Amino acid sequence: MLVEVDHMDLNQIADSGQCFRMKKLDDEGKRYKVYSLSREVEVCEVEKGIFDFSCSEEEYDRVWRDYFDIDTNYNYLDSLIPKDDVFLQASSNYGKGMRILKQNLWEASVSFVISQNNNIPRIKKIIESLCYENDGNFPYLDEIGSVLERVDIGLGYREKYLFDLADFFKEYNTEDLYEMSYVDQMNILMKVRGIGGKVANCICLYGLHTFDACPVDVWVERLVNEEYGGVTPDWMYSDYAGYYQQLCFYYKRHKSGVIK
DNA sequence: TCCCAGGCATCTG
DNA sequence: CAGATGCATGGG
Repeated sequence: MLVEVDHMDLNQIADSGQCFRMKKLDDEGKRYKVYSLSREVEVCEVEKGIFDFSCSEEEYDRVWRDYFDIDTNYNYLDSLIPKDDVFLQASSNYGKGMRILKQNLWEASVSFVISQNNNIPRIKKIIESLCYENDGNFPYLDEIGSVLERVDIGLGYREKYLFDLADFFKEYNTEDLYEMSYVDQMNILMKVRGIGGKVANCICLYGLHTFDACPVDVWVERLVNEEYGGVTPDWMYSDYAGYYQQLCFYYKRHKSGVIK
């Protein structure tokens, strides 16, 4: 299934800390295996801007087109960046293939509860064990409890939060969240023990695709201090704050040499 | 050995 | 209300 996609760099998406289950299949990073809940697909950039999805057209239209947010024009979002915002301009130039994936809400919620006070390589490792211990698939809501009770995958104090998260998903019709405003989504999510402001913002942005949600972690805090003199930049209040945050987060981390 | 990581809950003043 | 502290774990 060949698709022409503008503004999509698989390496950038995979290394941007928004998802933890993209597996690089070659040295160059043109081929990835991408997992979402119990689905998987291989994506290969066969030539610049042309991607081969290892699935039927029907499955592409129903699942992966949405997952990769193909119908959002990221060039347009880039064009809205103020010319005088030097750092965001540089970030957007550096991350010219960034996209915000529309991940499964349950998977994103579990992943970002695990992410708290943790580092990205170890988050990936924990999620990998979680899937490994569940016959290779990301555990569904009704499966996660038995996995956690059977084996210790190094979650530490976060483990109890996952039980609370599962209870929340069982008791609350989380589909309703999609219809709500950003503020209402945050208020509901943050009632769950183990979900604070940062994790709630990640769930909003990566699980609900709420673009005005802007996760602020130590890296974003750092770049506000070092690149904006400690003054919160205007883009954080914009309708696309989450996307701009992703560009800055990616650029700042790569520039500081944390990646490779 | 200490410090840090896509933080949060809880306690203290 | 803001600010400090403990928390599990593993890598540098």
